[in-house]
Amino acid sequence: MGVPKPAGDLDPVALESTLMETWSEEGTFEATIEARRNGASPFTFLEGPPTANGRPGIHHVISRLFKDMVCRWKTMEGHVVERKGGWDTHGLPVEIEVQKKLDLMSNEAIEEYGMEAFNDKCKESVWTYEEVWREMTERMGFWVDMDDPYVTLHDEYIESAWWSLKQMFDKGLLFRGHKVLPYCPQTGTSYSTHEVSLGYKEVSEPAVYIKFRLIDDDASILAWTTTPWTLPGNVGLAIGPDVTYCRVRITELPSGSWEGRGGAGVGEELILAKDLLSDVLRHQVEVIEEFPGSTLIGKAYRPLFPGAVDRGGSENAWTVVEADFVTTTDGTGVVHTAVMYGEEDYNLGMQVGLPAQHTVGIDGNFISGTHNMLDGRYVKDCDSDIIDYLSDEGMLYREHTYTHDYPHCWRTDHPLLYYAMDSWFVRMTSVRDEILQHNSEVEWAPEWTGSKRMGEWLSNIKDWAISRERYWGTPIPVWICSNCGHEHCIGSIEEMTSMKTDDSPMPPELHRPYVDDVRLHCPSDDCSGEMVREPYVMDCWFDSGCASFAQWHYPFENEDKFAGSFPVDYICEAVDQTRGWFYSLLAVSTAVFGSTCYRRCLSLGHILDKDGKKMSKSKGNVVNPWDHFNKEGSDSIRWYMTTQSAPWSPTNFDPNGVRESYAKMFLTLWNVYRFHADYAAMDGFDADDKSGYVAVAERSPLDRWVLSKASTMADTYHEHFESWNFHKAGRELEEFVVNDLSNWYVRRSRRRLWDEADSSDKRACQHTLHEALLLVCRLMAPVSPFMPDRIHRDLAGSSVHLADWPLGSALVERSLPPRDYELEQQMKLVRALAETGRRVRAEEGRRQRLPCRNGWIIGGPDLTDFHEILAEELNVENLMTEADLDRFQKIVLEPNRKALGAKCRSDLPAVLAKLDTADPDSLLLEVEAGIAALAGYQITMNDIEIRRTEKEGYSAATISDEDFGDVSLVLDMVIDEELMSRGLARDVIRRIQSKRKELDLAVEESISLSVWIEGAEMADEDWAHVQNETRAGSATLNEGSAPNEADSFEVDGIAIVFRVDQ
RNA sequence: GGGCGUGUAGCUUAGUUUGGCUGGAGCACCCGGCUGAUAACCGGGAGGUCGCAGGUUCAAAUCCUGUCAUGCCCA
Repeated sequence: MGVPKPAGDLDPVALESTLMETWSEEGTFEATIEARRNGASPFTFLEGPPTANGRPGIHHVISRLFKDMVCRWKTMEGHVVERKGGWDTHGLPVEIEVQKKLDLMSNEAIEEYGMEAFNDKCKESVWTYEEVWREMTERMGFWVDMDDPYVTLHDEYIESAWWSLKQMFDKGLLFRGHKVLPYCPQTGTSYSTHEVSLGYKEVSEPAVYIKFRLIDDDASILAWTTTPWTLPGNVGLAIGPDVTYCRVRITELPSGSWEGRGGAGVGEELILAKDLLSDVLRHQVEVIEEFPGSTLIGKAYRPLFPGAVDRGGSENAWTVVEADFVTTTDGTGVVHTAVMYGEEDYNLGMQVGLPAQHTVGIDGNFISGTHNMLDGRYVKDCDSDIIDYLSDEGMLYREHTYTHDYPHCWRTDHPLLYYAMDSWFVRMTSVRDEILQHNSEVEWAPEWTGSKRMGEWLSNIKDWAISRERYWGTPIPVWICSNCGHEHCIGSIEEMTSMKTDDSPMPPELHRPYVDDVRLHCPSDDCSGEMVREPYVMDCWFDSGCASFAQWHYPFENEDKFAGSFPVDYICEAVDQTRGWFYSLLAVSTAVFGSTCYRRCLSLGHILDKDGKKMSKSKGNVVNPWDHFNKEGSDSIRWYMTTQSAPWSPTNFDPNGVRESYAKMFLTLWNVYRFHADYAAMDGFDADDKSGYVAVAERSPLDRWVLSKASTMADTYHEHFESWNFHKAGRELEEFVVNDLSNWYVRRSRRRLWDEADSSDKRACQHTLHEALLLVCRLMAPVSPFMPDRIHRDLAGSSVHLADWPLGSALVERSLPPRDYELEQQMKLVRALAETGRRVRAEEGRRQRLPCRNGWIIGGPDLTDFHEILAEELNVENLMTEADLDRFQKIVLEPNRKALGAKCRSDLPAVLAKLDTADPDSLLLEVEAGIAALAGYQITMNDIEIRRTEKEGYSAATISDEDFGDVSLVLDMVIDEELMSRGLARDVIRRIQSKRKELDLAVEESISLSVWIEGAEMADEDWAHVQNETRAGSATLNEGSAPNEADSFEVDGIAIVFRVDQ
């Protein structure tokens, strides 16, 4: 590489856009992959596919950042890291968007519009923001192959998904059942929890206490419900086996007025939970009996609506059964159970064998045969009639109005019905132990996401309902024979084609409605029936759960690619994916391959807004990443996100934080680079020029220090990367760049480069800067890929992303400068002393520019190497080491007023006066000898306090450090004319330099200077120094009278006037 | 309602695993210094109910219990 070019001002946006062009022109991303081919050690990554039907916000940047960071890092470690992009394109959210746009508010409306046209719109909608996503991805510097992504709507992807479902089918893991879902009969749609949460409303509805009459017993069991329309479907009563129940007898009618319908007569017996007696009953009663719920189990009662549900083979229908979910927080402690209209009801029904029959049709109306008063009517219209009926039949105890939040359809505003829908399930419960085992083998970051969040979920795993009664999605490849009921699962396009009936059309793509038209020949022996596809699509989580193999269209092609990347080494998404993609991947691969499909998983915290609220379109608090791309740039955003908090902690996004990252980290780094590049350009410095090389051992202690420090930092940085603590790594590096490299090394080295003549010291400094900058760039590159690349290219002639990780790996060499612990310790002390000096001066009111004649360091390690630096930092003319602190200190004896006051009473002032004038040293000797007396009073150690203080003319401070103990710095505070003159010269220089800068003069340009000083003399050599430092070609001092239009200032009562002319 | 996180100065946060110095930084603010050094740098200052309430302990930001707020997931 040749001589660097001058760096110029930093324009982060221009820097990054130019570099993006370079990357695209030279194919840097591909080159970083190809360059590692011969290492033959892949590190595999799987992209969690985003949905491109929404605009990306700043909160989408973070997961793409951590994906990119790890991939770039592993590339630098020598691995081949291919990154295939992906798009998630199916699912309800897509349909909802389209439905909104086309105003299709029900399934009926969609079918009227035409399923084919509707799905075309969905397919189109999926790509609405693809361009924006691609631009964001590219702009933020996420290297991923988006030209050849996997797409869940492609036939190849669907075919792989079909294949995997068939594996499950063949293993007997697929079965048909019911799932209770919030359902809107008006739109014919069941809702996800997400949609349900859109429509909660507070409503007041009738709630009823029902008397269930026991058979073989005169008593009735009381149960409570807020949904009278479910009562015809009642087939059981659930009680808590450990709850205490009472049998009560009504002794008196209620004294007050009775609200609403229902009632009970004197002598009637009721059973309900003891805790709820007073809440429920309005009559005077006597408690006849108390017993645990377990004694009720198995008792039979009379159905409320005889004939509404057919008993079938159920033995437990219309009996009391036990359930663990029964509480006594509300109701009667007895839960009315209608199997098809509540999830708990359904699960209980399946468990104890209650008949699973609908009394309500898919249209929301009662099924014919339920009751002649109800048949064919919309259930919510029947509440009052049902209550009337129960009241007339004497089965209603009482009714009341109940106010609660109930989910409503966000489109039609109708109340949703919890309704058991036909559904296909994957029997995850049967692979529970296996999936738990696979989960425990994954390296989770943070650990608790795997062990707790995911582990907890998996140990309560439920069967996975994978079918949806929707239109836009991967069609379920299950066909059922309309003749014999045989079920067949199709695992490939070829299989479908071979079984297809001749008159079914070949579907142009694997979507509805085309595949719905495909009929298959029934493969059962002796059956010539036609098979019809189950009209469902798959849960889109199943789609993305197939990504590990479906991205390669495995097993139909790319067997090698699949084999080389299964399980993948790394995935990364936000924490909400725990039960989403993290689970679906694990579920599918466990069921299909009996294996996990990822080895490491980084689960990220969310980006919230400034106030810790989540970002959402409706709140209007979504931050547009371009606001910052176009201002501070991607590097700053990425650095901010990385260093702000642990990857898994939620982060409140603070735009000011991005600015801070820019101002601190990137501006500082740029200026260090600029300082180096500008001088290197001026001097024609070429790092590769062997003749000018200075070995590290030959360089100054300052050089060796900064390199050692860089090395130490790099090791820590890497350790933090390894343990996923990227935030700690970044902070460590930032501390080095800002504090060590810029604020100390560069500041202390500035003068070394000012000298125009070539010298080995100057070259040593330039090599040191060159090496330190390259190291910093290589470490930073995975986090913020732009500026480090720009600097690396300028200094080394190649992209930083092709460079090796400086820490080395199994594949690349370690290349760090030598470490010198002792040197680091010494410099730590030097810097502490420099700071101490400034503090001492501040306390004494002695300005920094006024030099001190002498300074002494007492204690600590030998700092001879750094005396020059320290003398300059402290502005001390002679810096010496001294063994004896006593030389600068004296003792002062302070009175203990409490003790002396008690002893001397009214003579105290006299004693104090004597103490004040006494010589402390001799008095102390007398006190120690027990012979001290002042004004006639004996003085003991108890009467005085010994304090040490600096002698006249000295100021000092002591610093303590566990590495080098106590070290003191003493400054000579004497002022004389010579020092005044030097200090004055410095003040004058400073003002003139500032003026030069103000006039925008080039550094090497000379000036003509006139200075007038009143109230002090400036020594000739100091005046010469002023002229030299300010590059004054011609200069006058105190010649003539000062002009009015000149600059002036005052210091220590001395008035100075000066003129600078070009 | 349940599970898992988070809560420390006006803002962003370290420290919590394993209890122990006066709870440490950065931004912003105030005072001073320094600068051919940048949106900088250095010294000092002000700013803290460590969400709240109990408990354990010689000692609690840290451990335990409860509670509030907030986020994710489930119901």
